Amino acid sequence: MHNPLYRNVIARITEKLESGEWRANQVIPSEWRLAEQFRVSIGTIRRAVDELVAGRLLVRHQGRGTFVAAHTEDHYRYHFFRLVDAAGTRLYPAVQLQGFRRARADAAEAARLQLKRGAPVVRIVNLLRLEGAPAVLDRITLPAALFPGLTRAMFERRSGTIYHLYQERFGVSVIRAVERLRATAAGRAETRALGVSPGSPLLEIERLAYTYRNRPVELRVSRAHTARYSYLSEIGKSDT
Amino acid sequence: MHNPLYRNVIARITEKLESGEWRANQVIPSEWRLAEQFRVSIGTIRRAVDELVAGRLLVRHQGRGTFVAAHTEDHYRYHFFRLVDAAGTRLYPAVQLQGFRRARADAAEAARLQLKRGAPVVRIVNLLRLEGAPAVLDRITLPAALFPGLTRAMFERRSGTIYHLYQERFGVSVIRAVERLRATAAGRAETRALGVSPGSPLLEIERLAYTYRNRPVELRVSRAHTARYSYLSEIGKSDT
DNA sequence: AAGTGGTCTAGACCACCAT
DNA sequence: TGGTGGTCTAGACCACTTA
Repeated sequence: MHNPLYRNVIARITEKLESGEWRANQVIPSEWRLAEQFRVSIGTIRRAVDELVAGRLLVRHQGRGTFVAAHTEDHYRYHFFRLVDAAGTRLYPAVQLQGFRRARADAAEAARLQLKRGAPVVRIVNLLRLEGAPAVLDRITLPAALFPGLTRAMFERRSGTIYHLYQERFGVSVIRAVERLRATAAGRAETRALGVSPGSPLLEIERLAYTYRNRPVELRVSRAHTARYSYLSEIGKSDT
Repeated sequence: MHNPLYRNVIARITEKLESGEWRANQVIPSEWRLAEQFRVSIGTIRRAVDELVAGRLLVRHQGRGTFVAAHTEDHYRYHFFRLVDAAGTRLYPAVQLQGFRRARADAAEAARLQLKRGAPVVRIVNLLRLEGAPAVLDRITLPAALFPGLTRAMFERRSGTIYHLYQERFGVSVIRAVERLRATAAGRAETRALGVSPGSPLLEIERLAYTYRNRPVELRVSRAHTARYSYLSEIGKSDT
């Protein structure tokens, strides 16, 4: 009723993205064509696309067209990784697979991933190096249903980010994440993997990553050694 | 040269905010009047105001007008405080002043606040309670030049947030902040103030708060006990 | 040169708020 | 009832890319 037209357009475009009719890195129809197709004015199309661009679902390139955002793009690489060095420059980690197991969701995983307890999941452990040195230990839990045929080799022979892998091989586009941070003490696993002394303080980052329609697709608990690096959080800027 | 008109409008509106010609909580002229005054179309005014609203400098109220954002507003209370409980609900702290001293900027303070080393500053220590229990120890450094006549009593008899105090008494509007998070071990001060055992892990949040034109106005180092609370960070959402 | 997104305008109508 | 912001339209012109 009081739904503005541009919301409707946003919903219809989102459907095309979700269904895979428009795929990552592809051009979508020009604004002129969209206006014709959706029977609205170009201004309304622009309003809708503006919001989708702000939400990082689409990317505009003047003179070329509007594209479906992909995890191959540079700005996306750093979008979900927030550790910086003392000077504040963003870093990107080298990932090393340490564990890959199929299991059944425990209570915490089930609650966060909106699964039934005991639902099949995949648990992955990654060691992240920054500037060569071990810095972060990641424990990832994925709903197996969303990643059929996922194998250890896919992680080992991966090129690009992990989210790029999700997108390319399984059509799962991570578009949003919520992270909760707290301080913890290093346990046995972290002591060994990160080379820190037992009980030394680590930054714990619990991330829930979402795809379209607020569907959770990944739970990730990272423990980071923050002697030389810190987690950057900006408040009140439109974006990066 | 290639500067779009609406950028110009943004700059001119920002000047009015910065100079104090338009004050917090006041209505600004209607879009119609602004268009007339700035000699541009209403569409261009809307484009400019859209961005300023997105950046939280202005607030629109349909039927009433457009207002200068103030730290009295509810959404602003939580904008700069990101600790949540286990259920994810945002909390607001009770602040208790523990220290107030005038001093000279050390090297780190000077660098971050863009002051000369030895410039006069005010150092404030606050204890923050969440749900009655001590949870965070804040160490704040302010450039004395920006806060003339600041007294201990102003902090003690404060109503509203600290940023509201800056805005009301000194015309300093905090509009943006950059935070760096790491894990540290509790020192003597934290052990006493927060009631934790020495060496236990704490979340350290180093915040630099900015006003217009990217001028830093506050350095704050918080140490938080995150057994029951965590720091919430959202990636890829327009805003709260 | 043709096609795309980016800016700017002018005007109509609606929803909401104060009075 | 009059004024405000919110939505939608139609069209002009500019800037950039590709061929």
